[in-house]
Formats: sequence, structure tokens, C-alpha cells
Amino acid sequence: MRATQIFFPTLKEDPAEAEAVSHKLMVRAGMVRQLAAGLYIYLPLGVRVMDKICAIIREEMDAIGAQEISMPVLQPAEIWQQTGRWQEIGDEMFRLKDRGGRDMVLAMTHEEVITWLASHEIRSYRDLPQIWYQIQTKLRDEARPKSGILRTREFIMKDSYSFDTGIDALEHSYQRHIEAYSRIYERCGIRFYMVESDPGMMGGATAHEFMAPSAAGEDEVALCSCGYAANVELAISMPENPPYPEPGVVEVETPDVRTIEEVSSFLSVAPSLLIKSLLIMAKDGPVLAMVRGDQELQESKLNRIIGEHRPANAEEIREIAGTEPGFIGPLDLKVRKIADKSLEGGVFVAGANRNGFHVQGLVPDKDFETEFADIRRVKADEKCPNCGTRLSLEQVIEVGNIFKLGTKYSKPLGATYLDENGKEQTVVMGSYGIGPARIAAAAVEQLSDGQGIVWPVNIAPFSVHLALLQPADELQAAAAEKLYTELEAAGVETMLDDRAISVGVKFADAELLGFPIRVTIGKRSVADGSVEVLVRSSGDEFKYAMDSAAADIQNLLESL
RNA sequence: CGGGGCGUGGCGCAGCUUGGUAGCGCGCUUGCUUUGGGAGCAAGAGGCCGGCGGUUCGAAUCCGCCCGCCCCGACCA
Repeated sequence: MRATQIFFPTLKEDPAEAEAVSHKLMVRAGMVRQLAAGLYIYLPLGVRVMDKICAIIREEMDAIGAQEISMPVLQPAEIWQQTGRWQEIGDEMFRLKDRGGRDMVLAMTHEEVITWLASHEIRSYRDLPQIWYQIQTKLRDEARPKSGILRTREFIMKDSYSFDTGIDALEHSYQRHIEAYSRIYERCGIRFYMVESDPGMMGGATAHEFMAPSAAGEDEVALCSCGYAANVELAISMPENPPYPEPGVVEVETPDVRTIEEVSSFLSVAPSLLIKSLLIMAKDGPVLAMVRGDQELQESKLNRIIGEHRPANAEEIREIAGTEPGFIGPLDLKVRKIADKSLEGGVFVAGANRNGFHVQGLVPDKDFETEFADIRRVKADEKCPNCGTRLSLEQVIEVGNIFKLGTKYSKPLGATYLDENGKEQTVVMGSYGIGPARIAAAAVEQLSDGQGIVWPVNIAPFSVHLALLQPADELQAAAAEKLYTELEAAGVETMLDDRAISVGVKFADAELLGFPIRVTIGKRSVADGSVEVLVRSSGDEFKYAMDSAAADIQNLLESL
């Protein structure tokens, strides 16, 4: 295509509202524009990238025998009521009524509909297995859309669902998805990890996420050289105990000394020898969650034990513990207590539940009763639970996830089949998502440089940026037209930059847009019958004879 | 939802403290020149200063309410 026929309004300056690199660059490169918080318009170049990513996804999904379908975004509330998610999910789901007053939802995911379909159409074990997928819009009323297209309220997702006779068969479908996903990300040219993840609101037992490392990511994963990889929401590490003092409960006066840092320095005791006591309000009443002073509570872990919860406010602390915040502790506190496993067998300092006092020499589950559970957040350099090596933490963008759902949706929606013995069984399901926009953003995040985007070959809007320096020069224009025609004939997607703009702007735009190869045709080309070729990613430059340039460029592209 | 910041030509910003009717850079239009790294000169177009209300002779500027956007947190198939 010709640049003069493509709408790509490039910007010299970063948009004021953008923070993430991918956000700035995608706006500057004229790929997207924001309509409102979390709502984006994709311009032609943005659409081309998305189409390429989706094409790769289709190929790889089809390769594992998945079949594409398309489901409505607007859905009746009934099916969501049947699975319980009408109640479970809060403000994040868009809800509306149709003209007849019926409750409707705008789908944030499609388990309900696809299971409804399966429940109506699958009758026999002979109908299984099935993998159905769609590439479809999802809507979520996100509390906080952010980082450009990374977290939006409306977005495209590839979602697939597997239907199997049992858990062994599900395992097979799950593995096939892992293979397909790995190939998809590889072909899209992004680095990624597969990590253990928290099934969360999807329900089900096992889940993994595909994570692309990037500073713009909202998630964090713990990684080990042995292959252990987990979202910090559930990552575990082996506790390392400091040397403990002698046990024996002694109250000490600690006037106006409240925080871990203050207590630590006031008593000259390392933070790892303090108990951080956090009063939590859960639906079954208050809970005292305890972690070591040098550690932090991982809310998602506590959530699995006590469900929805929030920290108590100062007033609730005074009422329940009878003390000002800062002096709360486990001793004589009549609430459910959950201590992190690293507190087991140690001797600690904790609040005394008396203003201005702490207690020393406390032994958990001896001086006070408590449950033990892993509720702390993993820190970098702690030991891997599998091999003892030091863990590292990394910021990541979630670009895909896979869940073993089991019968969470098939049971309430009655998706059953008759087995070989004529006995009715419940279909066992899996659910698998990929966010194409996040792949695009991750690619920009991981590969861009100070000049602009550096697209991976397979998802670049165009493969070649053919920069015609002086379109008004007939000889140059003719040379460019010829090469353009040859490249297009060879199947090399080329943007002929025939804009009548200054060379500096043209080159700067080429760098900003980030197509893999830039080919320059100028007066030198006309003079000596050559073109200059620049590889965006490496900066390598070549000079090709005009006559053979199309073939040479094609070869170069294939080598990237 | 809690905390913070910001809304002024298309984009990026200044002006606001100390009220007097809006300015800079980029972009855009026209002409001439220029032409291998974000060109030069000249002449132009373009803004009810987010909205509503209040104070005042007079409000971009002061006060109140509302809306929108961004960031941190909470939340997040």
C-alpha cells in the first residue's frame, strides 16, 4: 500500500496521558486513539497488527483441532444466574435490561454460553472431545483501566473451551493448548513464561498463565532456574529462620513505638524477629493474620483461606483488641489467628494489646494458639521450594491463561453425555484465553528502542518501509514503483512511503513505525542503480542492486 | 471505592499566586525557496480557557458543585 493512502497520524511528542512505553509508542505511531477511559479506536496500522496476531492464533488453534465459532456478546442473565456468577461477580460486569425488562449482561467471558451450547448439543461420548474457540469482544467494567491497550474495558480475546469425558482427557486438551500457546507467542516474537496461577473467579483446580516480561506488566512472577515458575499470588518459598533468642514471655514498655521499623530500632531487634499482626475483617468475623516483620501478607493466599476480606480500620482495632493500632498482637486476643509458616518454631516480639507495650519471647502456638498457613508474599532471593536455589521476581504482562474448569460450569448448566455404558456423565471442561492486544503491547514493550517500535517480523503492520525520498522526481518514483510492484508480487507486504515530506521526517517515521526493513530510494539510487536497506532491529545496512533488490530483500526478510 | 495530579486552538505546554478579555512550540493552509536525517522566509486559519452556578464593574485567574482523564492503592475471567 501507499503511505498516502493509509491513515496513520504520527506524533512527534508523547501523549500527555500515556505512561507505559507501549502506550506512548502505539499512539505516536498512529495505531490507536483513545475514545474514553479503557476504550480504544484501532487505526489501520493497529488493525493490521491485530489481524496478524489473530491469524497466527487461528492457525495454531486449528492445528490442535479446535474449531472456530462465534457467540453473542449480549447475553441473557439466566445462564449467569444458573452458574451463580450473576451474584458472584460484582460491578465488573456490565448489566442492562432489554426493552422487555429482562436482565441482560455484556459478556466478560463466555463459559456460560458455550456450556449452554454444549448442554444442548452434546449427547454421547462419541461427540467428545471438542475444542471450540472464538475471537470475540469482551466487556468488563474495569475499576481502573490503564496502560493504554493493556487494560481496557472492551477488548478482543481469543477464548477456547474444551469438552472432555473425564480428567485424563482434559489433561490432554490442556497439554495441546500449552503447545499451541507456546507456538503462538514464539511466532509473535515475544518472550514469555508459563507460570502456575491462581484459578480465581474461573473456579477449577489447575491454572497456568502465560506471562511476557515487561516493566509495564501488572503481575509479578517468581522464577527459578530449575523451572519453578509461579505468579506471586501463589508462589511459595522455603522459609529461612534467623537465630532466635531464648523464649519466655516478657512485656516491655515501648512508648509511641508502633511500626515494625520503630519497634526494630527501639528494641534493637531485627525485623525478622518481630511479628507483624494484621487485623482483618472477614465475613465470618475478624481474623488476626501474622507474618514476620520482614515479610508482607499476600492477600490472595489469605483469600483462599478466609474468603473476601479487608483490613480493619483503627476504630475496629480499638474495639476488638482494646489497643491503639501499632500495639496489636496475638496474645490473649480472642479471634481466629492465622500465622505464616515462617513463624512456626520461632521466638518473636509482638504487640501486647496494651498501649505502649510489646511482648518479647513469644512462641507461636505455645504462648498463643494459632493456625499456620502460607500467607506471605514471596521475596526475591528466597529459596525455591523445589530445589533451594534463589528465586527471582519479574514484572510481567499476562498474555494468556489456561484453566482446568472441571464441572464447575457443566454441572449447573446440565452439560452431560452418555458414556459407553449408557450412564449419564458430566462433561469435563477447560477454558483458555489469549489477549491479542496484550501480545501487541508486550511486543512493543519488549522490543522498542529510543527511536520507536521494533516489530517482530510476523506481526509487523508491513514488512518493508519503502522510503521514496523525492516522489516528485520521476526517475526515483519510477524506480520505487518498480520495486514496490516486484515486492508485492513476491508477497512482501510493503508500504511505499510516497509522502511529499522531508527526508528527516520520513526516516524518523520509519523508525517510529518500526517495520522490519527500511528500503531507501533516492537520487543515489537513480545514479548508481542501487537501493539502501536497513534492518530495523539490528541496524545492519546493505546496498542491493536495483535489478535484484526484490529477491534480496525477500531473502533478508526470511533470515530475520 | 480511598489518595494524589491534571483539564487553556489538532498535539505538547505557559498564563492562574497578585482578576482587566489569551500566548509559545509543534502541526495545519497559501506562496516562493529548499530537497539523503524532524528545512527557510512570508502571509494566514484555528480557542464560548471541561460544564454549571456564585463573587465582582469585570473571571482562564477567586469560591462552590459536577463531569472527564491520568497516576498510586483497593479490585481484577
